[in-house]
Amino acid sequence: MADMSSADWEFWDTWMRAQRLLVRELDRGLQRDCGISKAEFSVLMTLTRPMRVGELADALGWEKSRVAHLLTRMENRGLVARIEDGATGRRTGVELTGEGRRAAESATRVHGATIRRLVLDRLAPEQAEAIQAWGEQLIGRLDD
Amino acid sequence: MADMSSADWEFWDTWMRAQRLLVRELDRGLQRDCGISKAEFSVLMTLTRPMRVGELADALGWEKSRVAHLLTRMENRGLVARIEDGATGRRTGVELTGEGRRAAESATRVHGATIRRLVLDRLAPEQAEAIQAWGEQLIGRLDD
DNA sequence: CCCCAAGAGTTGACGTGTCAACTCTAGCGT
DNA sequence: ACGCTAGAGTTGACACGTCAACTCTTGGGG
Repeated sequence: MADMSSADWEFWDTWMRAQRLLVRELDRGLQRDCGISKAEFSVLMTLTRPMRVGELADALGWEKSRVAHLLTRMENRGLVARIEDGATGRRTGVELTGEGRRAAESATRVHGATIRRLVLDRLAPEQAEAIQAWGEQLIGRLDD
Repeated sequence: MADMSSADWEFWDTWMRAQRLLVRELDRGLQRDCGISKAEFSVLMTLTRPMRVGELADALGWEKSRVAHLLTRMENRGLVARIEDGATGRRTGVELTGEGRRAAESATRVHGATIRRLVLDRLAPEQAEAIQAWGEQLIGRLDD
């Protein structure tokens, strides 16, 4: 297997740099306009109904502990609530609060507009297609 | 400006998910095989000669404070050393130690091979081109 | 019935990144 | 020479993600 050429390294460096800038910009916008992080946004989008923590983690493709930590922070800020089983008092799931639902709605619009402006409106159809194909290939290969 | 269609959201979700999986895989490999993080790798690659912290931060396109924190951790592990001005004793720069240089060399080979295997060898030429064009466009637009 | 193994969920420790506040020095104007 | 400001660098507080260890419940064997 051949080594990386300097063009290869440059390609890679460009790529990582662009990705970081993009994610940072999106995160900042979401934080500024809606007061939530990108990860919290994903949770708000996915938690459309009460569900168990593991179910949520699976749907997001995240690790349980990451979800647990994030839910704790979101619970403290009133965006989600844990569901308690009346009898045993043990926690069996999690759901959005009213405030969470409100944040989700406003963030969907604001964040969607930002993604469209920064990304989708700038990609030619064949670029978008090439990128989506790459993404699907990566997920298929790495998601085990 | 039109709202995001569900295909748009799916494109975005796929993209973020793939990106996260890829970065995680690369980070884990680097950590496992070379004992350093991806960010530390970038520093080792960039710090080819003694330089000031600000210069390093500019070269990487990172914020000063991020670089300062990372350098502190790397200094504690003996990968880099701060350069002291003999007279005033004040810190005027930073450089790789022998150990840092050694880590850089081995990581270049190992990490390069991983990138090639996970990314470059799987990209069709038109995919690579689309991605590079997107990356350059993003950097041009967001790097201010 | 009891034990214990498997699964769900949580927690703590740690490395990391961001923002804002801080220190220190150099350079400049008067 | 004095003081002030701009820039470089550091630090602290906090949010985040990962790993490993932990608790708690549940569902079988014996």
